[in-house]
Amino acid sequence: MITHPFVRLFSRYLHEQGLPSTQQREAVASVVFSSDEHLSVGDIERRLHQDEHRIGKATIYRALELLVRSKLVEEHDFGEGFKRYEHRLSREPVHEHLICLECGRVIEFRSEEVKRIEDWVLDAHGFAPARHRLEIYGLCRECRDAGVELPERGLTCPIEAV
Amino acid sequence: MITHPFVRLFSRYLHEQGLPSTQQREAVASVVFSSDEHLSVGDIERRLHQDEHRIGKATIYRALELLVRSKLVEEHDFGEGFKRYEHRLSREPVHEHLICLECGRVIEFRSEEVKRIEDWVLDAHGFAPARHRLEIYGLCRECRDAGVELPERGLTCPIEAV
DNA sequence: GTCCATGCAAACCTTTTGCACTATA
DNA sequence: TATAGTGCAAAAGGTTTGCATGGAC
Repeated sequence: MITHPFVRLFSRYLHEQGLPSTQQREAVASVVFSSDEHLSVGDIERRLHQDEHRIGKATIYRALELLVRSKLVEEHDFGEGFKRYEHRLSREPVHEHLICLECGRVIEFRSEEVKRIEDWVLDAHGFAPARHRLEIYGLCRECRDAGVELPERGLTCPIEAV
Repeated sequence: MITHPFVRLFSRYLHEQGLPSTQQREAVASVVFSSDEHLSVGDIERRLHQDEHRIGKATIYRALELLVRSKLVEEHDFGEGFKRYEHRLSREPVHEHLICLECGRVIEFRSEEVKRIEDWVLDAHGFAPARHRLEIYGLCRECRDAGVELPERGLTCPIEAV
């Protein structure tokens, strides 16, 4: 396995914090930096084992905690019951997610509107935004083209009319 | 305990689906409809027991699943490791959340910008939005006034400058 | 009377923690 | 060599499931 060049950024962060940069931490970082997907811990573990790294799950979790703290990696929860991780290098640092309810595909997009909302929120509520999460769930073009439709099982009488 | 009037909406939904409306289901619904907070399953269980309802956790989970399916209740995950539930009656049907990282307070707000983003997403990506989640995490006015500041522990060299 | 729901406990899954051992600096 | 990390297994915490019993219609 080839160590990803960005791993040295992480090593630098660790040294700044007075923490040792270990083989395991670098291996986890390399896997995350080498993918543009949103990886689960299971995904990461699988890739490490493929590359002949014998590494404990606990160590992966501990390395991810440091990666997130360094701000080189972002943690996501798309409501699947587990977390996903994506690195923040060579891509838009701030972006939002479209998540297809049919195929699970994740599409990233950027929007200045959110910045505008954050400004408004500070103004109107005195609330100082630190970070946000905008996820839109729906059907991607491919699934729509394939004729997929979303089931609708709510109360037949719309709430608004009550 | 007084059963909340909106519970009959839920009963109606259950009958529409050919499902029985039981005491337990109505009790869970009543608790959720009687609060404007974002309740955890623990919160709900506690309130039921206060009101002399002996009801199993599994039943609460199963009732909540039906409430969510009926669209009378919305499920949220604010990244605490468990879900929260809020009803959708007598409040803005679509609203976003501000979550204070210090005190956990949740503030609701409405924004038309999100609708605009959804329109754009369909246009630009062919992605048909079904629902969304916009959460802004930061510091509420009260915590800011109390002098709270958020710790910043990322890499000192900004990524953008690498 | 037929289904379906309930309650309890066990199972499940992801994530966290304790501890003896090992590697880093 | 001192300090901190690793691996394993056990624990934790929220949520789901199996099954015998009980309630709704």
